[in-house]
Amino acid sequence: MDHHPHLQNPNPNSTHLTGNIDTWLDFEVEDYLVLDDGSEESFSSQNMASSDNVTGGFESASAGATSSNSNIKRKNGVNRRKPDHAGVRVAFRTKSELEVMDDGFKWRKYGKKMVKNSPNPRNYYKCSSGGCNVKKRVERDREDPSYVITTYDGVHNHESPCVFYYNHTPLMVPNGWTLQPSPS
DNA sequence: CGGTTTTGACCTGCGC
DNA sequence: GCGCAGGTCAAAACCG
Repeated sequence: MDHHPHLQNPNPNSTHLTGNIDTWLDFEVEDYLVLDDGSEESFSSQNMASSDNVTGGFESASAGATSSNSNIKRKNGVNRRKPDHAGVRVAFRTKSELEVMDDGFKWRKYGKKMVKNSPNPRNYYKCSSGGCNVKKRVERDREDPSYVITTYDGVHNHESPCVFYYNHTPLMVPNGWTLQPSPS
């Protein structure tokens, strides 16, 4: 559970990803954030909007909307608020015309919400792979609609179909990005 | 026909 | 305690 096929980018500089693969679209990773469990990620769009050089401008403070970890049951007995999310939360902003970027995983949309700080709706996705509890939020930057803010919540407990492809095509990984195939 | 998307309702946490 | 905002559920609609 230490290694997961998530992307890591040690280089805070803007990384330009060009579509070397069919599954990757042309977009620029303007900002990113990787936080381990315990750390609350807050993709403060307000703060981001107030600074142009958002590179490294992410706030690590707790988000006001972040819910505590507690077992809560719904009226029908369904558990809500898992005691702990999958562990890692990754947020990054990309310049893309398309809101949904194909990262190799299969996502199923389960919600859409209008958020206060943004005129654009926020979309909620779950990994459609069985047993995988990873979620992802996608919303457009309120200041720059050309940017898409994507937040991954959790870690896949399976490999992406693309990881297999990556192993045979290192060119897939842009400079500065590291792919960590799951040992499982 | 099975999987996905849409969409409104529901639930919870937080601030006042 | 109340209202608001965010997150999730689930039924219906949609699509390949």
